[in-house]
Amino acid sequence: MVTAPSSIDELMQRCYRIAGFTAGELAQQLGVSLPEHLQREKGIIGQLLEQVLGAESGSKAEPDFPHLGVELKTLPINANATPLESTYVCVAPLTNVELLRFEDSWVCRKLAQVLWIPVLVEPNSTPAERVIGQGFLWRPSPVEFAQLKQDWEELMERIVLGGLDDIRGTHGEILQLRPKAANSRARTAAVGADGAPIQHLPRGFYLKASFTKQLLARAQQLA
DNA sequence: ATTTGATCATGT
DNA sequence: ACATGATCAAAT
Repeated sequence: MVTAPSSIDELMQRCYRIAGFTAGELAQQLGVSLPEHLQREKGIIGQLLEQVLGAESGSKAEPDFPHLGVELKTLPINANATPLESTYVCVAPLTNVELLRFEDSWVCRKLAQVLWIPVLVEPNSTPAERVIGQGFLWRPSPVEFAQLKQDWEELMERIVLGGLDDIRGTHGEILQLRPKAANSRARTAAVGADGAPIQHLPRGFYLKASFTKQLLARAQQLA
């Protein structure tokens, strides 16, 4: 059990100390084991880093470090520093959505300050062999904020107008809306085009990998 | 049921 | 080859 960091400085110091270790080494220090593959426990690396760094919000709809206002995200990358996956941000509200402003949205709150931890994934390697990279703190620049806001507003407008069936991952420059559910038969409350309540496949906001690649490249330039 | 942590695996 | 759509487990 690692205590919560009392400051962002302390959090970053912990990041510097774990950079270069493998996930297997960190797991061993905590006395936990990692699976041979991630087909089932897909989020285990992220949860390992939460433990190592002292995050405590668990599955609650809060930033990982509530008192610091910092969200923790692992970023799986290849040897060329290219992200292997998009990054999940949060679920998309499908009801009571008309008056929501971007500044009050979960997307805006979660992405206000993100601690990115790149994790090197070699082809055909096991989870334990993944190498923890140098974490970096990100706050959206004015341009990035405007991009996020524009994408969010476009996607939310589609939700409000009831075009849920027509929303696909291709919409949005850096932020996209994709299914986020146990399976394609899952249903949650939503609002139809005529304003009537309907049931619909839950969706989540994701950052496209092309965007997180830019974040990483910029951080490595500064380093 | 929902949100967290994400990656899997199919379609294009 | 790549992104989109689909899926898995734990916590609450």
